[in-house]
Amino acid sequence: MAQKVKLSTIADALGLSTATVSLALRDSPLVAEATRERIKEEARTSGYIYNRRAASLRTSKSGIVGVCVQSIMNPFFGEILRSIEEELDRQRHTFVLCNHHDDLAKQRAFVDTMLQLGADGLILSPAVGTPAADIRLAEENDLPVTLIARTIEGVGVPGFRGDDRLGMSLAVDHLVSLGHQRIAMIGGDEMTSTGRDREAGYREALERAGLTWRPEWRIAGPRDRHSGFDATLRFLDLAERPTAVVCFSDLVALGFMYGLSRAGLRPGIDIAVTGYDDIDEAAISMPSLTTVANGQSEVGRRAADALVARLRGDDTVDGTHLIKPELKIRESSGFVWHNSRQREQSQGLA
Amino acid sequence: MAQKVKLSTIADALGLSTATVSLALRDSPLVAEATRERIKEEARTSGYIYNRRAASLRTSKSGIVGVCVQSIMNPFFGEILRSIEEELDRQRHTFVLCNHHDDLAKQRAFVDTMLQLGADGLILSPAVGTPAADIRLAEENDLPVTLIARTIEGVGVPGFRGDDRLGMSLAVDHLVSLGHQRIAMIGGDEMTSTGRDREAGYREALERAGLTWRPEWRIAGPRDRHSGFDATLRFLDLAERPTAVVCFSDLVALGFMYGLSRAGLRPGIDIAVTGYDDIDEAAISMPSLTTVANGQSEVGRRAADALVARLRGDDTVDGTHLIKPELKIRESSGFVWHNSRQREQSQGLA
DNA sequence: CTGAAAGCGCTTACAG
DNA sequence: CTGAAAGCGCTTACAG
Repeated sequence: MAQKVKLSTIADALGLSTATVSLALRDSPLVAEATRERIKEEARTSGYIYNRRAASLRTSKSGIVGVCVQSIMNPFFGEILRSIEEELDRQRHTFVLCNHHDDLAKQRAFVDTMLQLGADGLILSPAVGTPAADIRLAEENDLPVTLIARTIEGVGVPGFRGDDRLGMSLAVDHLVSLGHQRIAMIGGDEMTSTGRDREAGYREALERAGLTWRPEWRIAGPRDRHSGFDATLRFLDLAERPTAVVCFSDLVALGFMYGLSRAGLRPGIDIAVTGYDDIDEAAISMPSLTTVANGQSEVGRRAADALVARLRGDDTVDGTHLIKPELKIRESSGFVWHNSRQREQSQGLA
Repeated sequence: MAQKVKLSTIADALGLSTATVSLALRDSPLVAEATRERIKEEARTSGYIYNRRAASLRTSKSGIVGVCVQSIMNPFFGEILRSIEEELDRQRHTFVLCNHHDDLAKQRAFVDTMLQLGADGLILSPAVGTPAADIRLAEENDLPVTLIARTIEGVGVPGFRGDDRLGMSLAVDHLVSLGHQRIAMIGGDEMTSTGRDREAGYREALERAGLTWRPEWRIAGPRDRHSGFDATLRFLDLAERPTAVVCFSDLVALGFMYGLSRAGLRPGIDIAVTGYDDIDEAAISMPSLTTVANGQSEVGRRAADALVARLRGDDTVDGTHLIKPELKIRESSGFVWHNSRQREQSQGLA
């Protein structure tokens, strides 16, 4: 590549102006069909590369949408991201990903970068402790924000997440209906809306069932597979050991089930376990995981839609939208073992 | 935010020129200490946002590094990405992530976007079927490329990956040493260097051990947990069923072990299984997974280092670098069960 | 249907 | 130590 090819290179080669070339490359009907073809052909053969920075400087649109979540390695976010990506791809937006790992400084650095690059919008699952002011700063600098999975009080931006309180109560109700009276909850904490709402659902469902809630049965913290595994020891040390456990997420539940198995206990038989999210793995794990489908793909799709609508100037979508959760009953809660022992045994030989 | 604050806004407010303001904000020693402080203070209070597009248009440096891998949801890549991110953060580069899902068109769209944004460099784990010409196109347009995990023949760019051939042979040798004679391989295919090299290691190790290699024992394809699970049926249908299986990756192995358990077979006891990558989960799964540590964090770190070195004009790092793999012996290969039955039984009660 | 000209917000020689 | 001026590569009224 001897010399950089730019609009004027093409214009000069064809004896046209840069204005015409610019219009032609963007398929403007103002340019005659034949001219347009000549221009496109020349662009192709000369190896022209569109300079988005220059265009963006001029138009103050960048075609970039930033997406920032706690961890892209978490399949829960992975599934949301996949549907956001599908949606944005269709709209010809470039989507720039980032993990914040619940580090506020990291999240701020990313938001700042998006502002500096003139991103068109931001989809954010806010880090623990994100103040409303951070969101407002972005909004005030023409960076419209849409929240996912976690929401923040006092900001008027669209937000999409599962109905965590309802979802967790579905899991507890299910365990209660199977006869469990001592039900623990493992994982999550009060630092995020997700943690708060799921714990609220847990406590409310227990109260509704007339069961007592005991602080020592609330093992807060774990958020991934490994910490779910590590929580097993604390669980096994409990004086009056619960017979069932609702976990903050599928990852926590899967880790916890590994821990139980390692301790010689059979999840789904000795201890009933439920997860949350219904990630792909839940259907094939051993035992398969009873969980709450959290509508990841709907969250992603609708968040992307809402953002795209705002980019078009349509500000009608607003406030927090709760996606309806759905209980998925599988083996880990014991339902299958208790209620269809024959079926399960024949499956074992499949 | 009534009006956008730019350099000239600050310059006007303080009665200075934009040149001075520009230099001051970038800590140039050319600007007097006191002036610099006044300028920074004004920038802070006025809510100035640096316009990277404008700067980048002028300097043709963007501070952006693109990173594109098959799937960010795969923990193998997740671990590589984490170490790349650490390294690039330190160098004050913005890192833009992308999945290509082995879709060549998607990868090309991303590379194109990076070219258009004037990215400084690209770290790529190339999609299946990526021609050398694609890499060359980027390089010729001043976008230096570093390859990770998978490499491509005939391009002179730095590449970092595990020694897949050696690693897989370590796994096979281990199974052979435990007395296995019928060893299958599940997952991966000849479309990537990883798949080819791991299969070569598998076949070579079998041959070295004087064992026959049978095409029907090579179940190619699976690359993730779910397809590993699905491969179980094909495996169980094999006429002379192998007693051991080396899997293309930990995810495949973990899915396959789920499948075995569901079919009533005990991985590590009835069938020996090994994985590849030594992802975090391998140490806590049930059974824990014998696998080959593939040096993800070293791959990520060295790839980022190599790219940063090239950005500084240092072109000494070149060619493919193989990271030395290491066998991690755990329960799934049966070693533990066979050799320390007592220890394992006491663990069961821990 | 096509062109000349201004301007997006920076940085960089160059001058003083 | 600070300023005036040019220019990065586009797009957008405006004119013809």
